[in-house]
Amino acid sequence: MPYAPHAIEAKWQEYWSTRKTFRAEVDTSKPKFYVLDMFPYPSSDGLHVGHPKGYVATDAIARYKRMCGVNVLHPMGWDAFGLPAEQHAMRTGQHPRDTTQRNVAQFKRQLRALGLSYDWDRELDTTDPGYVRWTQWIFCKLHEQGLAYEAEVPVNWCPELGTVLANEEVRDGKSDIGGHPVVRLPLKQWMLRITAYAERLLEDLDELDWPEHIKKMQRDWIGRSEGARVLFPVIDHADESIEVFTTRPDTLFGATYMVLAPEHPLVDKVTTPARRDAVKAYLEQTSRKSERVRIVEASAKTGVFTGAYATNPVNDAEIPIWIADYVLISYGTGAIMAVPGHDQRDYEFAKTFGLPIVEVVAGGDISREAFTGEGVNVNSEYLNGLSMPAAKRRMIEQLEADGSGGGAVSYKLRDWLFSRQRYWGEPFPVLHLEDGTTKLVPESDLPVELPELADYKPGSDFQPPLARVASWIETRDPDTGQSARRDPNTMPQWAGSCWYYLRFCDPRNTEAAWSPEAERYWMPVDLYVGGAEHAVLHLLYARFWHKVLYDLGLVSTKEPFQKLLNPGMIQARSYRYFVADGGDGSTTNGRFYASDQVRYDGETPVHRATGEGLRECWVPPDEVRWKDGQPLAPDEETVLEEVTEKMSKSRGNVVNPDDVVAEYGADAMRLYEMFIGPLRKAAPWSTDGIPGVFRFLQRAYRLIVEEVDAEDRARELPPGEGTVAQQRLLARTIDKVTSDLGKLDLNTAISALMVFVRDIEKDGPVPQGVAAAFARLLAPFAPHLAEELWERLGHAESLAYASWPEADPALLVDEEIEIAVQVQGKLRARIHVPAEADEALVREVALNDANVRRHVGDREPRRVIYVPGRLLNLVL
RNA sequence: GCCCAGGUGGCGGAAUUGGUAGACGCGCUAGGUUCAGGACCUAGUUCUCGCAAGGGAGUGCUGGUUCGAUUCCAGUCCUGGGCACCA
Repeated sequence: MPYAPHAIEAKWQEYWSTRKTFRAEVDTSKPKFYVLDMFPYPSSDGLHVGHPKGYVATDAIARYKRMCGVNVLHPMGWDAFGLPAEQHAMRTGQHPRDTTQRNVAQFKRQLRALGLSYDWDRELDTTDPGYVRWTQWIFCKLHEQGLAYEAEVPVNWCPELGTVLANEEVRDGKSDIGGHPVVRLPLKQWMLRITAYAERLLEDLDELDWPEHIKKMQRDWIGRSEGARVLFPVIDHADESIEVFTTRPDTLFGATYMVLAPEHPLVDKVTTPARRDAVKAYLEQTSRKSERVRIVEASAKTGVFTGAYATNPVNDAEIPIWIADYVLISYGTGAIMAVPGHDQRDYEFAKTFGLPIVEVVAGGDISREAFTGEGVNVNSEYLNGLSMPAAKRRMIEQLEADGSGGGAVSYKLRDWLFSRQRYWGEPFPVLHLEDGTTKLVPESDLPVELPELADYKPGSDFQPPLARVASWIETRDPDTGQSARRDPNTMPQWAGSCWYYLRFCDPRNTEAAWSPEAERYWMPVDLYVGGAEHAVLHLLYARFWHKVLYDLGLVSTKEPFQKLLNPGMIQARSYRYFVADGGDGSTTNGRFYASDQVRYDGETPVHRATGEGLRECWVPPDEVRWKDGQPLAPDEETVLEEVTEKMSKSRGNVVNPDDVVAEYGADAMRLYEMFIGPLRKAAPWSTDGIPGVFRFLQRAYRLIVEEVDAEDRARELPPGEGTVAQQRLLARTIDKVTSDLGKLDLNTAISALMVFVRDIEKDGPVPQGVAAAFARLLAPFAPHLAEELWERLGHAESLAYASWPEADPALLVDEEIEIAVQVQGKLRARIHVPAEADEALVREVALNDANVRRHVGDREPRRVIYVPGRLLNLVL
């Protein structure tokens, strides 16, 4: 009976599960390896083939490391708080817990079907009260350290989602999830003081083995810049100064006006009575503008004069104080000194409002534009003649001497907005007391659990649903008995994922979040694999929490994730055409348009010729009609545009791993995911490639098993190690697979295994020793078949801990080698010489080659380049 | 606009301390096997000229360095991703 993956896979999954083959225990006598996947949010859609790419890769590494005698921690769990379950609850009234549990069961079934070697005894779920307890406990630690505080801050409110969002969750004025509009408004919220760790979050990136572009994204997000802070006294307000941050203290003599952000606290104080109405009008106008509009209108500068003046501390010049929305309250001090000669934004503003522009750095033409490059200072008294770095240093010294400022560092990173107006998240373990103070819930009372709810809809006036549950909100302080209110907000989804990797070290501990012994043994995570979309969200937040825990002596490493790898997305092809948009999903004229007739006006497609609004339509890949190699739209005329992008329901191109497993088995699915291309690179899924890896598995099976009947049986393989050629092929395969595993080049490792299977029987059947080594090499990639072959070869125990084969170095050296012979840099022959041949011999053999002789003729080579063992180039 | 990554056959990809471009797989072609096959086996498959031996071109494009460039350098185009008034 031919290779039948389903029976084999079911058998070994059952075996691993009942024997707990992959259970991990602390064993200080062995080296450890902690290999972790970013745990998934269990959505109701289940897995698609994109998810397992990283999981299959880490599984191969985990299996390989175990066979190398390393103690491997390889856990999986669920990041199970989250918005979709709550939205589902709003629609159906179903408790998010029930939805979540159903989804988890689905995900787990799908993962198990792939034969991933997780230690399922360590499975965790962030919504489990036994987990929430410790998430809240860590929040308490943060609070005790003064790193959690409540503040009235301008927040990103998303009306559609009914909650606020962190800065990192907003892109282009829209929510990261769903793309809903976001508005700015002031609200009292929980904040985490991540800015206190900005410097260390930046510095410690250096020691991490992470992709450079991810480190760069974090560096850019933290956005450190060096400069100076300068105090500008406000005229007629003896006790007030405007503090600004600047990266260009060398241009201070060119500061001709100041600008406050509209939200700046001094706005009200300094505005003169005559200007009050104008200022008020401007503030109203800007507060109505959404962040998005402000970005779109970035080039058009608006502002209003306050009527007040400040003194430039370096030359006592009186300069006007303006208000403008191009200055952001959330960066630096919310106020700037404007140097229109040397800053493009200030230049545009000065031009718009007719403010003076002074050149203080020579080298540009400030009648045309701001000069932001380096040059020598002019019109700057004691800075004249200095270059930029020297002028900066000199200015900072002067400011310090005068007491009007000094060197300073500023960061773009802002404090982390940590509360959400949702139900399905961790409640804050705090009590708001009658007297207006806030205290933490005692550790012994944790976790604070969510109450049951009849209705999950968000409240009005930015109130979370929990605010409506009086029986839960209203409570008493257990210490003083005074009445107290619980906090109606919950933590963002990031909270649970900030420390799950620590809980995995000791997941069933009821006395502590983790034991120091387990943490010291398993941490740090040696290999962390997951999507690049978390570059500045999860990965920054988790590093922050980890550093706080480190400072408290609760963890032993400065950083949580030593090596990071981002698997490229698995994409899908989809096919697009356009129809006239009649709104409400209808078309107005029934015509089809191909992509070359369409241009984009912002995000809306319009017809090139008529400017008519169009709508995108998609044909699922398996419904496309092909004619003469061209994909056609349903009108059988319009040529479809092929687009490669991530899988999505709306495109109808999502592939479910269940279907692949059902048809070809888990091993073929795993193999294909790895064989499709380099792990780090995105690649389009194509069902056509799977039969190729399936055939490879069939051949591997037949190598060792005779397909005689329903049972089949192992071939009677000759004993021993086989011919020299077979031994060499095996040695080369071991060498290649081993080194590729080390580099995570799993696609080329599989290729080496394919070559082995193709060639090993060329001069006789596989000998037993060679077959046994092959089964072990196959194990990280196709573990079910590998176990089956191992068993058929007569082994009673699983090969999960069998020793990894080693290549005999002597067999890796060939007796005869091929040398490329070039004449004038062009390849003219390939010659074979003994491996130990010297240059003279190679040259002699080369010159005897007929084709080489033809090209050399009777000329004497002017120069001969010999690369030992590889190439000989004759230059005439 | 700025920053980062990447452009190699019909397709996914392999090969970079500069040294035989196209491993492996898909697809395709031919042959074998089979009652038959969308199964299996063998051979071939970058393009192009040639009966062949062999020649020419070729790693987005244009130049440069070199005996030799997919690899290094300069410029340029395209694709994907990130950031976007951060003073």
